[in-house]
Amino acid sequence: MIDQEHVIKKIDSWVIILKEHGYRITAPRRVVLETLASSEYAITPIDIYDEGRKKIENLGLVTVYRTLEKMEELGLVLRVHQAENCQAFVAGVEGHEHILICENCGKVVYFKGDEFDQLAKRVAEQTKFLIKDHWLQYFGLCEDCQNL
Amino acid sequence: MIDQEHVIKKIDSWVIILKEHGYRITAPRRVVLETLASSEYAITPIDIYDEGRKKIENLGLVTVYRTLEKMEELGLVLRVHQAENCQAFVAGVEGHEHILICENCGKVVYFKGDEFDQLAKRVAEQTKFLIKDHWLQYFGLCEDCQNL
DNA sequence: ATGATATTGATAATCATTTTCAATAAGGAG
DNA sequence: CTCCTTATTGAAAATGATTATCAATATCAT
Repeated sequence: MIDQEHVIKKIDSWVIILKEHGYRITAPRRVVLETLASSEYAITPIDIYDEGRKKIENLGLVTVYRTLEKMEELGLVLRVHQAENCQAFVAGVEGHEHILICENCGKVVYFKGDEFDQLAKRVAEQTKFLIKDHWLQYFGLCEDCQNL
Repeated sequence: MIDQEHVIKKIDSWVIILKEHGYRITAPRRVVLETLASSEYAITPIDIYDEGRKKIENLGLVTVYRTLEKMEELGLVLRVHQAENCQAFVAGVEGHEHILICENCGKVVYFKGDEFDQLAKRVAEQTKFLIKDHWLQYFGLCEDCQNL
């Protein structure tokens, strides 16, 4: 679990951004935010739904999807791509960072990798592409999962 | 379209590898190989199915999935991940692990990026993860799609 | 040519995601 | 605080992609 103060701060910042974009803050929506903010693992819509139902028993899965959709649009969450599973999300981190994900437990860690600009430049020159975005993900085993 | 000789070479090499692993080369399977080998764009199972039906009218979609599954397993095709779509495939290229994809037309180009080893090392040290794999994709517009 | 068996495609089942829609609730205006 | 517009909700149904089942067929080693 992540430290409580950090979670609250993250939720508050999300609420502000959502309101700024004209979205209303409802109880179900808040539950989705809470679930996402307090997980350091990549979680799927169903995970959020199951977790959220502990707080709001008739929470709709549709609401989870809709909230995720808006959050992704605003860059508040990041979609995590894995070989078999591309519908898991983690809370986004400010600035464009890259992620490292544990293949076993799904734990996600962020890191910076500024040395990409020069690579992008080289690739753009060679291919004549206009490069607009990039994704970098490392896969491995976190400290805990190495010792199983 | 890719030059014909190259396509044939690619198919032949795939056939050899599939046979080496005990898989039989059937007409439907060959159609899947042909479709994949002659596309320089990332294509989905349905794309392959539609294209393949021009050659074998009762080709089953299931066969496409099963063939792709085996090919992915053997590293002959690469799954291309995009924001909305993670089920497109391209023919894999030996040694070139990174791809650049056109957001507009889906054209895929490969490139090398050996400078990753040192980054991986640094990230592994900082996070205590055992890094097993990495995945890098650039997104942009290919030369043709820039001029539309 | 033969036979063991991998592969096939039609069909049905499953699973994730999206749409529809009437009921509800958020939050700005007064 | 109350009202009212309108975004949001959840149930249910629709859709779309992927997987499982199974009898018929085709591959390829012998």
